Amino acid sequence: MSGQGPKQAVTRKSGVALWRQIADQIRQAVSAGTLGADGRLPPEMVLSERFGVNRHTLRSAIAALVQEGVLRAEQGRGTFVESRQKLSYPISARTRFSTGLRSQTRDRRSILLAHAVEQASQRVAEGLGLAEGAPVVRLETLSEADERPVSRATSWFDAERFPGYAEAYAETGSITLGFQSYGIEDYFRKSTLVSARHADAADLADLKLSAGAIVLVAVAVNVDTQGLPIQYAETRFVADRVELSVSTEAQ
Amino acid sequence: MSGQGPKQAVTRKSGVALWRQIADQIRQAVSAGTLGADGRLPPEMVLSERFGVNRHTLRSAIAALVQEGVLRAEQGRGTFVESRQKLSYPISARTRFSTGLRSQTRDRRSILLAHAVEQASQRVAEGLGLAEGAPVVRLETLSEADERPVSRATSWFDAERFPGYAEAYAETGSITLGFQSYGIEDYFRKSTLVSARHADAADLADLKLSAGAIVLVAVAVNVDTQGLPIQYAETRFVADRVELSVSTEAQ
DNA sequence: TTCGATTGTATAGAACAATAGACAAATACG
DNA sequence: CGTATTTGTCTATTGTTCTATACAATCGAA
Repeated sequence: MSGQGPKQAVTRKSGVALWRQIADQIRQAVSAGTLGADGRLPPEMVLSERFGVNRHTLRSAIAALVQEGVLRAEQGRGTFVESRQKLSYPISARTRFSTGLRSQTRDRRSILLAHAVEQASQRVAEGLGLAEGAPVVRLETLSEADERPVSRATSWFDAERFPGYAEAYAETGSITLGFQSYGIEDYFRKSTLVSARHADAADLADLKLSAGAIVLVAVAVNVDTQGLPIQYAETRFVADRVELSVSTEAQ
Repeated sequence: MSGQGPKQAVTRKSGVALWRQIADQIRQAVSAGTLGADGRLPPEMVLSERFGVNRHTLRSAIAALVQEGVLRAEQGRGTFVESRQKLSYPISARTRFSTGLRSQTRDRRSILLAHAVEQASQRVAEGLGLAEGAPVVRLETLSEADERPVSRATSWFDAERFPGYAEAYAETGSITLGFQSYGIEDYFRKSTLVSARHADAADLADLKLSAGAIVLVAVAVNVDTQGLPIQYAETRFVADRVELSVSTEAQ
């Protein structure tokens, strides 16, 4: 609501500092194009009056967004929009990370942060259709687009069926290609549970976010052509940079 | 991660008060069942040590959750889990609000907050396949489950095809039944865009949330059996109480 | 009843957030 | 060049959050 004059609402003594509430609102408005549509933000004095706070408080908000890479401030000139676009990540039966984003971004890559073989927790076992405590391969991966972290995923695979999957992934740099080295040419997304929460400390560090940031959490099960679960994954997307697109047309 | 001993992470001088960060973590852990699985929370002293904060800070977090109705504190006895469940809202081609939640909650209802006829914005026109500025009916609705607000939706309908849809909805109290009075016996969810953001001032009031709360935003297009768009809707779900379940099995 | 465990209340000081006013530094433009 | 506009830095003051310590009130069980 409102692109120009009306005062924006901020709540005092709510446990969230004013500068953070304002930063969240500006980030959202910039992303939606209702602020800085011409690439330039109104002067600090104008914005501070619009939010009904002191100029210094507003400057704290801008400083946070500059830190995040959303804005860029230039002394004597003004404050400018550095990056606006939201990536749209499709969720369908043929969901694959790389293909979905290929057209929207220039540079994109996945990084394997860590991997281990462990015993399946109840949750993971249920997702993969294994017994609780069965050996599973766990992968911790980070995905970036245009040099900026976009998502952080934890995936589990049946260690009996995919021993050394981590190596296959490290070599190929792709989940899809990793499966191919086990003879799986095709697979499907069976289900996805989507929720949202504040990023926890680990997410903040890996995704280079500041506290209070939001992550979209997608818990997914991929199955092979027989319908057998082959991957259970929990992906945390940076909510400010990503939206999930669910297509439910006849398939 | 961790149900017992390990220290939980809180970030200082992040713009989000410690008590609020802790409240968010406890709410999440309770919802996931990793805390208070037996219906009872560990004593304040134990929790305050686990989070590395003063007992009073932890008490502020608990007070907020008591206020929200998540916890219940009894002097001399302890602190208990009042409500745990997260509602799972299915998204598929046959998504309907009421049917999806019927099995999970006792009492559920939708309230028509406001309605108006207006000119379609570019976004709405595109969603409904109309010309920008064409007349559309806008509905503002609130959905509750077990006496607690769950979602807040804004829907648009073609005013030429569905004149007075607001009245039809008010009488029947249901989107599906409202369509039936226009001879539409069946319809489908075509697409859904899911994102997340902090609740804005209006959401906070309608959904009875406290500042800093998160909403899951689903932007959806429903189509009739011919594939013509009949409803464009933006729904804000309370992220703490809802998760979206996307099924992508062969349909 | 007595005791231990637990939540509730009070008070004071330290750390942080927000306001206020003044001025410096860089830029754009006549 | 000189001026207006804009962001950057500094200092001081006030209010909110967090810490620290102490003690009261309630409950359950020995």
